[in-house]
Amino acid sequence: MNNVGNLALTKQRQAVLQVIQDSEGHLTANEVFEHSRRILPGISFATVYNSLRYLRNEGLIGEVRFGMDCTRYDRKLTRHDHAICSSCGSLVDLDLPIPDEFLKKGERLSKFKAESIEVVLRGICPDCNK
Amino acid sequence: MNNVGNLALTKQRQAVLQVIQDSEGHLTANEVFEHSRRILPGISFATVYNSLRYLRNEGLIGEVRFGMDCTRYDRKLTRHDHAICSSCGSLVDLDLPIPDEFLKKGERLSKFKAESIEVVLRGICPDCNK
DNA sequence: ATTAGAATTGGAATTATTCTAATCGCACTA
DNA sequence: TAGTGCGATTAGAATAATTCCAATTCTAAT
Repeated sequence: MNNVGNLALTKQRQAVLQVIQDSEGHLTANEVFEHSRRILPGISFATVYNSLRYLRNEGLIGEVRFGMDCTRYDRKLTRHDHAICSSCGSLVDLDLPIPDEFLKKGERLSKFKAESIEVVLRGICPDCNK
Repeated sequence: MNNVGNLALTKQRQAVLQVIQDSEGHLTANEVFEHSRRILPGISFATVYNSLRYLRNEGLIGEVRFGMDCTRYDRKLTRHDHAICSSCGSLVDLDLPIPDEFLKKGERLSKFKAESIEVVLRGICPDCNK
């Protein structure tokens, strides 16, 4: 094992970290697995997931996930935003008026033709906050 | 079958729609399945998924999903936003400066203690847009 | 060196979602 | 109105994404 600071960087975790740091863009867990195998052929999928969670918790890599583990369905049809509790996972609606220039700015910076824009606030819900 | 307008509302789809419309909040597919079974005991999980997709495409129900089918990992650690292409699913970074009052407003409306805030722009990416 | 306890690994299991062969039901014909 | 062709719909089976947990490995104290 290779301790840097107080970090437990096993060779599996080093391999996964190297894959992320050498990558451009946004790899899926599957892609990380495929690349990690080239560095460490025996590594398992589960270890890649364990390592990704560890590295994310240590703040060494970023994750795009929005805190949800599955799709949710809703009778509400109008555009609205959401707040997700990092502690209990609850998802609540939030109506933030989006200034039109905000959407315009997003279009300009991304070069996308925008269909919709949504804000996700992550934090601690009133229940979990005592 | 029961056609309303040009909608093919089979009894399965009617059951799923009724479940969503009678619900408060944000049901998972699994919860929709459990509730639908009370109305139509023989309905299968796959049919619930098919119906949810149909009803979403027809604009009869809302979906919270952010267009991603799995978690993605990233070397970038600083706060940033994302644009997701509705056509090809590509995910690109977007740096929108979030005014501090925007976060404050989110906190006030949701009653959450905010940890972070992220904007998701959904639209058509330059490649898919010819 | 030995061992107890903690941390890590990875095969197996679980959960979420999609695929597709079989079935259903409407429109048309005789 | 009975038969038939065909697109739409259903749902069992398969796949994909993620987590669980028993076995193993590592660390530190003796």
